[in-house]
Amino acid sequence: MTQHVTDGVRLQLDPKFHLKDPTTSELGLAIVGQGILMIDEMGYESFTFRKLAERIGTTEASVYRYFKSKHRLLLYLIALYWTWMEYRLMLATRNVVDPRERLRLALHELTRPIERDDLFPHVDERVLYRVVVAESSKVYLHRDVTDENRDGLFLSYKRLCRAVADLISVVSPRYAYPVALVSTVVESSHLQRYFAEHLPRLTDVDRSRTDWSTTEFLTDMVFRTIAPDM
Amino acid sequence: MTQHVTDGVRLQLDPKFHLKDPTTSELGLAIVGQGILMIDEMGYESFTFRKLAERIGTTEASVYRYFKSKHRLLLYLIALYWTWMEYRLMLATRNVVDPRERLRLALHELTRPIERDDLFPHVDERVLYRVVVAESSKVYLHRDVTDENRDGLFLSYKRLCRAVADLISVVSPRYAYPVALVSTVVESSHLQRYFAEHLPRLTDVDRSRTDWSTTEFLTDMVFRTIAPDM
DNA sequence: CAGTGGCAATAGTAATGCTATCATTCTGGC
DNA sequence: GCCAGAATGATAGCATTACTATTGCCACTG
Repeated sequence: MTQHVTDGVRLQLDPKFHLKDPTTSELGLAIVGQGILMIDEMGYESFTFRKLAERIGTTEASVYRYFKSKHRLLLYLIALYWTWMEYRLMLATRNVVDPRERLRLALHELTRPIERDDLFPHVDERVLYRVVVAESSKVYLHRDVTDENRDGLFLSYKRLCRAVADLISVVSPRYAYPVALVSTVVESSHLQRYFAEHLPRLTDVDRSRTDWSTTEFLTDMVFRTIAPDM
Repeated sequence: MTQHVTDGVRLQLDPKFHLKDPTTSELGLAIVGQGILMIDEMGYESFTFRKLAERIGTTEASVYRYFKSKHRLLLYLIALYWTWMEYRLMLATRNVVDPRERLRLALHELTRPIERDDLFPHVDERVLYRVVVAESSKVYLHRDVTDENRDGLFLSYKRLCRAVADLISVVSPRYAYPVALVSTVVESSHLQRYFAEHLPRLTDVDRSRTDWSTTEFLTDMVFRTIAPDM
């Protein structure tokens, strides 16, 4: 039987993302861990399985045994992030009963600058976050969205948006666009950070790693938007 | 001297986008016009200059005489859209003095469903809009953003956001994030339409071509967000 | 010790993005 | 109506890409 290589909390993704579960071997962990680093360094387009195999001292064919395509690896990484974020949201809001406060904490978690976290021993979450910011929209702005959606590859993202949208609906039951507002916030939090870094004239937030203005901008936007009619 | 092939209002883009101005020849117009159609049909990744050349009855080498890469062609198309949108915004808000009404009209123009417009005789604006919705983020989520930004290839987008942000600042001078709010609205308007079509559980807006809920959602969001403190 | 799973090694495919060269056709100015 | 130069076509080629197929070794396990 295959065995997990490390201990501790582990996020297991649906087998649809991979051909062979990368958490069950050193090679698999290296593919994921180094894959994140390389996509961050060179960008998704320039990243290839050939380069990855070379870097981790294996062969292209072996990488293809874990992920059937480069695009599936990216899907896996993004789903890993969403699943991790769902977990963080749950932690952040557990034991809080006031609906507004629950929503505030959720938005805080969703839009805050990411720090190192040791949930995945072989992954630096800050790097994963940079990959999500720069590459996540490429997983759905893609000709195969429909098929991949049917296969359930976006479920974690949809669950997450739904969960936060439900918090909004508790606070403001008559607000008509809770899901659209949440997906707008999520995508905007990524985009504003990307703009701050690369196209600063498209934002007012600044680019320091510890910047909270994105969080402030979006939290304020949500609470004002869902407020009952003036 | 080269001459324009058609008459009427014409949006001329900065020569940095192309090697040879595609508006100065039938071939150039075909490259742009059919390029838009093919990117819409098959998606940017599957689109190639080889296929385009075949479709318009020319050769790959001739296409490369107009655009030095497929990526530059996409940049050209997106800039064409932004420039066209700037023009539409100007038309929509001229002769209106009330700042709130100017802002409302601008947001309306920016987020409304696109109809056929005969500004470009060889381009169906609805198709160009679909290309913008599905592909525009690929022009900046790209390893060469920094260089391309330095070359001024995003100027029309930045000018547009700045112009609308200035309208916000007139209405609400103390609001701290006008530019971020505008870029959020612009990107969200594209994304919500894309989600409505492909990932409907990530939005509440519907996908009919004549749907106004995106406009309503975003206009409402902006006016509530910039309202003076309650 | 036989068999299984995991991996490396090698080779190959069709397609991609892009360049180079040279011949042909078209155009405008005299 | 001719000629220079521009625009285009035709063809070839390049390195790289994403991905597949096959084979055989080695370690562990039953």
